Parts: sequence; structure tokens; C-alpha cells
Amino acid sequence: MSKAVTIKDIARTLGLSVSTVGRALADSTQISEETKARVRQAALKQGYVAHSGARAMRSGRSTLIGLLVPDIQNDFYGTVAQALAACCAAAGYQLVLAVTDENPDVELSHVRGLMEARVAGVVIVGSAAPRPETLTLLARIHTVQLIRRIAGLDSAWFGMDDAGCLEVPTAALIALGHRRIAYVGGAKELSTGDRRLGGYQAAFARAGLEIPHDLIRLGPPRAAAAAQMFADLWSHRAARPTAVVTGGARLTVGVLESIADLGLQVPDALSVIGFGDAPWLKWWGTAGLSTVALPVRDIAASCGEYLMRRINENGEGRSADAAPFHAMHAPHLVARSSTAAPPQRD
Amino acid sequence: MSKAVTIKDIARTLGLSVSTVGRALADSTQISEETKARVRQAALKQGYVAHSGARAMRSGRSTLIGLLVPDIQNDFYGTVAQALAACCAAAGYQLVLAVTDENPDVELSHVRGLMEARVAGVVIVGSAAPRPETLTLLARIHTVQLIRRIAGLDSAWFGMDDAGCLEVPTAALIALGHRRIAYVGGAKELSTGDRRLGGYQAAFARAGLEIPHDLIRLGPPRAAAAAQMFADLWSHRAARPTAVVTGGARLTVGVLESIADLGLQVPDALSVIGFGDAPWLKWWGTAGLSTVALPVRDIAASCGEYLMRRINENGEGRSADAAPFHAMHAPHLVARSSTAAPPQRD
DNA sequence: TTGTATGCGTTATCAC
DNA sequence: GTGATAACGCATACAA
Repeated sequence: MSKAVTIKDIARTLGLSVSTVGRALADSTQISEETKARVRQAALKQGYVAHSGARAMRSGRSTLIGLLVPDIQNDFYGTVAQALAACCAAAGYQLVLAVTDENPDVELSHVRGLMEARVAGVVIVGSAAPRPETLTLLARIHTVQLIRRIAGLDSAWFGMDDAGCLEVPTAALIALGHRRIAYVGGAKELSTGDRRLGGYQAAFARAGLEIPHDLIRLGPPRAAAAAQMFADLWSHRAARPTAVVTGGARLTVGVLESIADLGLQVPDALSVIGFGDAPWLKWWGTAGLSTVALPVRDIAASCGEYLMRRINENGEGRSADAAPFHAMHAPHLVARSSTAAPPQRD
Repeated sequence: MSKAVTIKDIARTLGLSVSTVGRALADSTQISEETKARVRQAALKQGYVAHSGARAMRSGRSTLIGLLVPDIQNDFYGTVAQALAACCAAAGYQLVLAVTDENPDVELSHVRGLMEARVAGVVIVGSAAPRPETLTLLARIHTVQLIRRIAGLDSAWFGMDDAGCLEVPTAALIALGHRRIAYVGGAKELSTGDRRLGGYQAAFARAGLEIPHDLIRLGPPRAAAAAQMFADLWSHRAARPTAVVTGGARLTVGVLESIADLGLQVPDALSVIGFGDAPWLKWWGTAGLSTVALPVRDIAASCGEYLMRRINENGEGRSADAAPFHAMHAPHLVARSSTAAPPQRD
């Protein structure tokens, strides 16, 4: 691990000035081809590796992009990261991954870190209630929100039709004859939690039915929390649901966990419609879990492309800084064997 | 997005020198508490954010850690990333995520990028056949290999008992009476592919049985490839297996995909033992997929801790640079309903 | 306890 | 076509 080779070193061995070497490596037109060749060869031979930190410091252009997600284990955010990583790589950027675990303090700490690293931009799936400082920091740089919208953060957003994500499956269950449809969703503090709950309720309203308020459970978007919520729901023997819909990818995992623990027969004892389109969902149980499938990959890709564009057009003066950009992708229902008509009354 | 505040700015407003401000922010003992307080207040008020790039340049200490994985969508590497991210955050480092997609050229390009970013260290799940330059570059910095071992890269390695990972399930199937056990694994060029195949073969050898060479399929560790390999295996009607074991997390996904496409009854038509311990495996089919479960999280955590330690002890002279470190974690079999005795002959 | 000066590796601005 | 020099933001050796 000897000291790294710098432009200066190359300049010395070649009897050239640092500026010439620098320009040669940058392939400047004002350097003779011959010199360029000599420089390149020397650089290769000596194992020169450019110092992007120094470059960024001088030029003000960073190649780092921050990605803040609550979790990276779940397929959902895995897919997000994969798509974004591809975007970054294609545009010559590097992805700095920060896992917030839904914790606003961890989130703030990571945002601070990203600011210190002078990232060129940030993609964030925000926590339920970000610290005020988090917002002021993010306001200083190119920020794009993904999936969730943070109140008070005036930036572009890419996500899905959250209300539709729950109205569709809820309506489908209603059409099958279900009335006691439970909802296990994310807290209202999350934009997704709020809107998805709205979609669930809208389905009842549109059908002219009462909303079964006793069957609604909201909490942190974690599997463990969802498992508990569902177990609690089921513990009220006299007032059990005939179906359940979930309002998030990790919540779905938790509910399935709980259903397995309770040994419930699906769809005989209970119909289920989950959330997301991880490959394994289609293998759940006897012939797959019905789900609301989302174009997560597309959402993340659009988001990444948009951010890259914004970053690049920054210097080029065309500051179409206009209104914050919003893009909404539509979900669709994938009906599988976890859904059926409710047991007949009488 | 006005210009960022620097210590110089703070120094000016406070009528202090830059070094005093710098020391105050670094909480140096040789600065009066009063001055520190004034500086901190001014920094807060003006919205000062340290420039880690400049700091790294001056001090030679980077806070960046590179993580190279073939894929980030799959639970397996998601878990790796999650554990590593936690390690990094705890130690004040930031994780730069690079997805190689098993492509050695993409891998090299990412390694170059990480070198340019002057990362303090790298954790790599190497591709099957890395480019020579990749190795020379990695040799220059703190590198730890994860899961796979790259021939010719002399660095620490953290992984599992790969041979055991296949000997255990294969032996279990043999004990159940299976003889025609298929193996869908990663290419021999991968250290894991080679060793896992070895474990599969060892199980037969130990039982004094012939190895069913016609039932072995090796290929790239991707779901799509595995699906094809299994389909091919099954297409030989006269010589079908009674059981299949897989040699990787993503290969397992592919085989399951293929089994579903072919509409096979498990375990009646075929017994299956998969790889990994993603939560959904226990929900596969009627009562779960049997698997070889691995302490991926532990492996990644050990790996991260080791790397952090190496990086930190770097300056402190105690260069216990001795022999490359190796740590091997043990797998264990989780038997579920996808495994049963083979159909009786006669 | 504080200030001055220097350099980390690069690029940009001059000059030749 | 090439070179000398300054500057990016910070940390540190050396003075005071």
C-alpha cells in the first residue's frame, strides 16, 4: 500500500508540467497527440488513479448520489436500489446507500453524512416524521422523493397511485361479497399510509357500504408490527374479518407470518390480498397470493433518470426549476388463489 | 442552493483564524470552552456542513467503504447489504454500493470508481473471473472477500462452509432413499460453485454410491439460468431425478420457477432442498421449502467488523498484517415439506 | 489559547 | 502546445 501516484509524479518522470499532464489525461484538444500518448502510457505504467475527491473539490462536481431507504433487505427496496444503481452507473455516478430503519434520527444523521460528502443529489424514501433539520438540509441540494411524500419538503416526487393501490383490491373483495375486510396498513403519518387508507375507505364509500372501522389497524411499516396487528385483529373472535388487505410490502410479510402462526386456512377461513410483486408471492400457499402489483422498478428508474437530468442541466443554465415534478404510476391487481368469496351466511 | 459555508466564512464573521475555528469544530482540547461555544453557535446559525472530501484529502482518512455485489434485489445480498450498512453506520463510515451483475467488466469499472473515490476499504463478492486489473487495484487497499473467494486475490475472506452446504442436504436425501438427486449449481469458476459441487459429490462418495453425473447442471448463478437448467434436466423423461438440490439463493428461485411452470407436485413427483433462509421459503408450496439455512447476516457482520478494525488499526502501527484471515460459518438443514422419501420402485 | 503557513490532488486562469 | 500559479476546504506543524 505505497503512496498513490499523482499527476505530479507523472509530470516529474516525463519532464512535463502538471497542467500538461492534467490536460492530457482529460483528453484536451490543446495537447499534441504524441504527448497524450506518452502521458497515458506513463499513467498506465505507474498505476495512476484519478482522485475524484480532489477533482470534485476543484470543479464542484461530485459523482456521488445518496439513496436513503428504510430497509434494504426487503425485495421492494432491493428492487429500488437495483434500478437506481443501474441509473447511476450508466451516468457515471456512484450510489451511497443509507439505511434509515424508519428512524428519523438515523435519517438525519445519514443526511448530514451525505451533505458532508457533497453528494450531487439524493433520492429519499422518507421516514414518517423527518426532523426539521433533515428538511432544511435536503432543500439545499437536488432531492427527489420516492414512494413516500414528505410534508414540507418541496421537491420532485415519484411514486404510485397509493389510493388506487388499496381501492382496487378492496373493491375486488367487496365485489366477491366480502364486507368484513380488514386493513393492515402503515401509519397515517406516512403519506402512503394516509392515502392507502383513503383508498380502502373509498372502496366502501363507492359501494355505499359502512367502513368497518374496527377492522383497521395502522402502525409502523414493519413485518413485526404487522404480525402483531393481524394477531390482534384475529383475537377478537366475535368480530373477525373474512378478508384482509395489506398496505405495504413489509406489512404483507408480517401478516403472512401471523396467518401461518395462527394456522389459518386461506382462502377458506380468510381471503388475503397482499402488496408488491416479489417473485415468491406467486408461490405462497397452494397457488399463490393475490396482490396489488406495482411497477417499482419503473418508478425507481424514472426517478433516477429525472435526478440525473436535473443534476446535469444544473450548470447549463436552463433552470426549468418550475413546479415540483410529480409522477404517478398505476398499480394492477393480480388475482391468485388466496382470494375467494366469503363463507355463506345462514 | 447558495454557496456552501466554510470554516473560513465562520472565521471571518467571528474575527478568528481558520485554524481556531477548525480546531473548535474538531473539539480540540487547546481551545477555550467559550470560543468553542461561539464557533459552534455560528456554525449552526450559518448552516455550516463539513466537507468530508477536503478532510479526507488533507488527513488521508476516507469515510467511504465500497461494497461490490452481483445483485441487490435478492434477499441474500439484501441481507448482506443491510448488515454491512449497519456496521458502517456504527463506525461512522458510508457505504458505496456497486452492483456488478456478475459482469467482470462492470466489476472492474466499479472497482476503478471506488479507487478514484479513495474508499477506505472494499467488501467484494467477486465475479467468476475478475479481470487482472481488478485484482491489482484491490491489492492496493483494504479488501475483504465475502462468500466467494477470488483466486489470486490475497486478502481476508468471510464465508460459509460451502462443501457442507451441499453435502448436508445431499446426504439427507440419500438417507431418505434417493439416488437420482439432481444438482443445479453455480459454475466451477466460482469458488462457491466448485466447493458446493464438491460437497454434493462427497455425499455420494461417503455413502459409497455412484455420482449421477447426468443430473449435474452448472451455470451462471442467476434465476433465469437455473430455470433453464432444471427444465433441461426434466426434459430427459427417461432419466429424471427424484430430488433436486440447489447451490445458491438465486438458483433456488429459478428452480422453483421452473417447477411451477412444469406443474410438478412436490414432494410427490420430486423432493427439493433449496438454499438460503429468506423468510418466504417457509411459505413455499403446501408447507414450506426445505433449505440449507445460512448465517448470512453473521457472516456479513463479521466481515464488516473485521474490515473496520483493519482500517482503524492501520495508522496505529500494529500491522498484524500476517496471514490472510479466514472465517467460515456453518450451515444447517431446515427440513420442511418439500422433502420426502422417493416413490417406491416395483 | 490563538494565529500563520503549508500542502493534500486537481483544474482553471493566466501567460508564453 | 505548454508552463507557472492559484484556488477548492480543511488539518496540522510551527510560531507566538
